[in-house]
Amino acid sequence: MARRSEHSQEQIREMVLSAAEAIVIDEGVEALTVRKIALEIGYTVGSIYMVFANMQDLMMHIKGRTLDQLALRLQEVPDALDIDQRILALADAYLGFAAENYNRWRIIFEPDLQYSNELPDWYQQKVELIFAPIEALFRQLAPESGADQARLAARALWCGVHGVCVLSLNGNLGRTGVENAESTVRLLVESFIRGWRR
Amino acid sequence: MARRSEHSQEQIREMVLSAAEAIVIDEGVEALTVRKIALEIGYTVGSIYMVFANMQDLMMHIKGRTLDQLALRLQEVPDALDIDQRILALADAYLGFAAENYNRWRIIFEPDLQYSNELPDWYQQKVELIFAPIEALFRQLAPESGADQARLAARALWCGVHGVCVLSLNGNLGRTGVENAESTVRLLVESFIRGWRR
DNA sequence: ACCTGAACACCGTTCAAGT
DNA sequence: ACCTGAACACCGTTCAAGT
Repeated sequence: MARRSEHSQEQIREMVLSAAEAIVIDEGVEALTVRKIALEIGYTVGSIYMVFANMQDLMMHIKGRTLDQLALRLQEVPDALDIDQRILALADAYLGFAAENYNRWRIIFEPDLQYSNELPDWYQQKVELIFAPIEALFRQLAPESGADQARLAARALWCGVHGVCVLSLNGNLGRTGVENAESTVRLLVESFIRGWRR
Repeated sequence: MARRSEHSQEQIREMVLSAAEAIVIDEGVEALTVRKIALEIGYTVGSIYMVFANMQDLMMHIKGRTLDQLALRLQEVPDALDIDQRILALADAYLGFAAENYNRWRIIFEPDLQYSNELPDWYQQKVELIFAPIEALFRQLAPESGADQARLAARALWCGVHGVCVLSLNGNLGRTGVENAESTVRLLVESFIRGWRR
């Protein structure tokens, strides 16, 4: 192979990352192997270890990109509605992203064996960005409750929405389909908000 | 090896299953291999394929057993309380089981590639048994709403509780710890019920 | 009929060797 | 310095051969 010096390390890193992403999207994590990535980008297996420490490290960066896209999607939710409707719209957007990007979305929540004790800082920050918009809305929803209560409520509801997505989409408790998931999300969000603000 | 005919097929099946279970509990699914099971029970790898079709099949039965134990745990929740309290107690029991049996609980919800289209009947039934008690309570909670509405509400809330468990326990969004998970579950359940019954 | 264990087609990771 | 590719220590699964 006469690939030597055709690309910078930075370029190779990007090639590896996007090739890996494509495989995950099309075939699922289970289909992702170093050898397949190497074949795809025209380098050999060894070269992948020049730009990523190992497969776990690579996975972490794939997840990071997915979080970025998810954050963007949540930011697209229009401003104009009242607060209740915005929370519901955010939940719908979350479900929509999960459904449309199922193969990359689901790996975000697989327990990470390598970094289980402490996730990298840059990754933690991306996670915060997902929770931020919903927390902000809860603060607006009941300013007199205080930021702590708002944070707790946002967290509880968002975990709940996530649960609906997981169980609706992975088909492990009898497949329900997305339409059904939407109405489940709606019921959870509306009831929770009504009950929370008393 | 002079193991020939020392055990019935049924016995070997049971030996494989419980050896596999022990490995999953102690070391996690990632550590489960045919070779390790074989070593543990004193047979060779080939013999595992006499009693299970493959690893996925074996996994399915490990999951089935976990669902059985979870169902038992939920049945232990005392009767005497009022309905709100019983729903909360069920949610707490669910969280408690998940926390105490994390390694076997988490694999229940991993997408199953082999059976993704249609889960085996015996497995579906076990899943129904998990949802049954909570649905029954929701029917009692608002008999005038009808069985469909109760089913939907039970499903929405239970998915939500599940979401709190997943995100609290797998540490993928900044580890929170179980005490915190308990108060999150409480907030979700109480707010939802209050909001649902108006 | 029951069970073995070598063989097959894979993995992720490393590192001496080539340019 | 960059990159190769063979080697290592693993996988799950199969199946001819032994008892």
